[in-house]
Amino acid sequence: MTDRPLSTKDRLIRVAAELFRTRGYHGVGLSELLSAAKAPKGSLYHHFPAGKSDLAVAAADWASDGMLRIIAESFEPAEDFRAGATTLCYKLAKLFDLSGKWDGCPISATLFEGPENEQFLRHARHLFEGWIGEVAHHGERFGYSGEDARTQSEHLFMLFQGGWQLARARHDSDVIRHLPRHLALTPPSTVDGASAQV
Amino acid sequence: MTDRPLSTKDRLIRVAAELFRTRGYHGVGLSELLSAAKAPKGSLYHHFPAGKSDLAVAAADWASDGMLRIIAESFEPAEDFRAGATTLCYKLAKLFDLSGKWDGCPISATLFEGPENEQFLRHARHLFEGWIGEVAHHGERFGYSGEDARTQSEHLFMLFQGGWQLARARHDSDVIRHLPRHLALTPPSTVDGASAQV
DNA sequence: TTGTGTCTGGACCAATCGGTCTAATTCTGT
DNA sequence: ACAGAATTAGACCGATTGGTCCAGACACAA
Repeated sequence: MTDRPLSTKDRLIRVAAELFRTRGYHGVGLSELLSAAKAPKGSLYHHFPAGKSDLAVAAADWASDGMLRIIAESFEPAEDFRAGATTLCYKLAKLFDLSGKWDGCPISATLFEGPENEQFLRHARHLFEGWIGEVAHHGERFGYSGEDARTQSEHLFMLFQGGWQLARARHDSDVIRHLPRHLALTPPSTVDGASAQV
Repeated sequence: MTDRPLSTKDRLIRVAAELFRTRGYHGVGLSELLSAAKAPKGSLYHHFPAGKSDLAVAAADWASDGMLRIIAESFEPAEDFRAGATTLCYKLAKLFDLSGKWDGCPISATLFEGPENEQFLRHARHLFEGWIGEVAHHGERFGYSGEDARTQSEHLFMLFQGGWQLARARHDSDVIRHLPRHLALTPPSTVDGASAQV
């Protein structure tokens, strides 16, 4: 919320994250990016020696960190896994609305079309696994076995990615909000249960 | 399979579909596209007066038709909805493997970043709803109520879109193959049942 | 054969692309 | 105040972008 004194580097990252998210890596030119960030070309190549691709990775990392934060904020105070997932979906739906019901997944849009993309793809995978791992961690915290937690987490991930695209095509975030309906309701089938600690 | 005598227009559409699918609308230049299709620039603008964007729409339509065909081929001979969905996922996983475990959804990649994209987005939505409608149709055929069929179909759509992205990041089509595990197993809860006709 | 419309081939265009480079400026610590 | 580093400013570059345009190669009908 306090946005005033933001370093040029941070401004570049934020602007890049937003632009790439809406129009994709190749869809954004440096000139547009720089003018949106009110930064000259020299700054870009000072902070990101490899230029556009460096910046894209940084932007994706920043976006990914934001997502991890939202996941944590959703699951930590939750009563059970389903409640956490529901909160998460609501938060993300709201975010989608705020962005103008227009954006795609920042990771896919930014990294799935990198120059000759093997590195980009690897990095995208790394970030995705981070999200899945974070959700799975909370799944275990709520009593799911490691394997079950991972299954649930991957399911939620795919639902969300798919829902995001459908929401984008429809200009309607309700799909995202209703995602938890599709989650299997099986409660943790553990024998020992010590999970309620907030 | 019989690819020899293919009109310039069709060659353009097929090549465009493939290139856009792997690198996105903005990631493919006309020069590359034309040389891959062995067509001169004049032909492009003869068959697609609006140029790149016209071609993109045609390519997306062609890809969408292919998907509709695969959906039909998967569900028509199936014994029930789940079997159809399973077949569909296997077919698509195989297709993904054949493409080099690299491609994204042809619709998203081609139409989600159109020039100033409202029209493109609307068209993408139209095609997506076509897929969902086709699957839902088979759901009803297998005894689900209209509403349930639609829910199931949307669920499958989102799973597939999300799974596709995960598979792409992982270079591994198993995610797609295992998608049906996440489908709710509730059998059609209809009272009247006349559905076994192949 | 000639005429007519469809299609192809590619030269050409302004605009933009991502990237390099250097001079000026601003920010440090002393 | 000063030196030295960090950062900014933007002119400049060759390559490529999507698009226009027209001459010629075709097809097929009369």
